[in-house]
Amino acid sequence: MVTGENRNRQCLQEPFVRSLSSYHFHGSSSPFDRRITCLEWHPTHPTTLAAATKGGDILMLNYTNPTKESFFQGNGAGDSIGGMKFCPTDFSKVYLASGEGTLTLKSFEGHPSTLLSRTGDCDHDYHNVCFRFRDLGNHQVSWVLFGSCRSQQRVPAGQCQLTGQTVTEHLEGEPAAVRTLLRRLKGCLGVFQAEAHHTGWIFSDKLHRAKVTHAEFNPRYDWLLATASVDHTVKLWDLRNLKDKKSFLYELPHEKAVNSAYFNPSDCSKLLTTDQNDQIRVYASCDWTKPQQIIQHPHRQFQHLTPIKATWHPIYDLIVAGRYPDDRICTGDEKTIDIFDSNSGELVFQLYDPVASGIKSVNKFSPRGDVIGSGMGVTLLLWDHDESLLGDGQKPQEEMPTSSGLSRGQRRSQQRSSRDRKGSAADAKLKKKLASLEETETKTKTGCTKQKPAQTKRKK
DNA sequence: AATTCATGCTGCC
DNA sequence: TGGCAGCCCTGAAT
Repeated sequence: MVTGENRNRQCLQEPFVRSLSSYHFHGSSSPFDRRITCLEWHPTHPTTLAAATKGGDILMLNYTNPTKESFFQGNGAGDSIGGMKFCPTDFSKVYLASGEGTLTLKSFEGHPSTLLSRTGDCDHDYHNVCFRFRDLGNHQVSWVLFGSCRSQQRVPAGQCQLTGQTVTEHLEGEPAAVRTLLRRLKGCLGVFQAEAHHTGWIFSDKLHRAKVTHAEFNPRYDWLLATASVDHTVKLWDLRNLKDKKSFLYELPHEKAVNSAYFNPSDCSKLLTTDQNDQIRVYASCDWTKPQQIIQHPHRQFQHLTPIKATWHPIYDLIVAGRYPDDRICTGDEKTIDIFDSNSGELVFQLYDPVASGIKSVNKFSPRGDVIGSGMGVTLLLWDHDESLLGDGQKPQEEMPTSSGLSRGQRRSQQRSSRDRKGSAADAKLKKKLASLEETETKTKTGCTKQKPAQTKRKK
């Protein structure tokens, strides 16, 4: 099982983990008026990333080049972005799944957006939609969207009703693969719809007993689909044999609702799940029936926090997750970004900077694995070590204010007039933050406890 | 310093 | 199975 390639990776992982101690807060940007829900790194450009929010705002940012920044304002309440992916055939575009029940292809270069799918009329206000991409080869891509409709009544609450839809995009030519898939799916999924540029199916059956929070294809075996749900389970499905809600391959029961289930990018044989309380689990394909690792990690659910999802490092067997301190689990914690070794389950490093003191719900390593992008409330953060980003390595934190600052003023006033939110205080605050960063920067390194329960740290 | 707002999950009827 | 009260208890603006 341990291939040469694996061994190599493991040898390199150790120096990488050591290098984490030189990581620190690089900068922040907060042009948003609602919490960040999604963060995606550009597939090839190492300093470009996109972030999306609960209000449908989208930001594409190249933090080394402030002029290369695009911001798009969403529709506000309800336009929550549940999933975002760069278009695999054109990196200047992203796919967006919105709580309004739409799937759109959005261009960052001024081209008009394409509406690919809209969930049917169902007397519900919101759809919490998430989606995942699947590559069918031959220029064919397929998306699976899942959503829970929220009934109208009062704004909060509501029973969740799951809908699912597969959208296959006809990118080019006459797609034999699409027809095959169509034949496969048509028989087992309820309503069939066909439109000009896509084909969609609505599942007639619920796949879970409650909201589906996350769905993901295995990058290697594209028929393998993982779904996570608030019904306390993760389910693995074979898309080729999807008949009804009982036709899952495996059901992975959890103690609490589950926020996410990610396959590991290095060999796609493991599944990383994050529940809504204190467990991060690692499952391995050799035995899906029980977790290989249960890591205790406080990240409980709270209504006004973006759900915390642990994610993989692109190369090494490492996991990143934001900590939401919980005295019932461990006292004296800071709101750190934690990095675990997925094989041993050990906490190998914690990132923390008092300048960015909130809970970092969303954390993702860049494709090269040398930068971490974080979503802390409405603020986008970056963590790295000096050398990787800026030639002089002198005052890297100055880079971010410029990069986001240029258009932020205009943008904010736009937002304010349209929605009357997000006052200028944010700007001042950010400036204050960044000013104070200069003093605190040296403290950063020592501010991170390297050992497990971080007991030594005083609370507040 | 105190208040308001945004709006998810669970258990019970 | 659907509706709703009660609870989880942050972060930013006012």
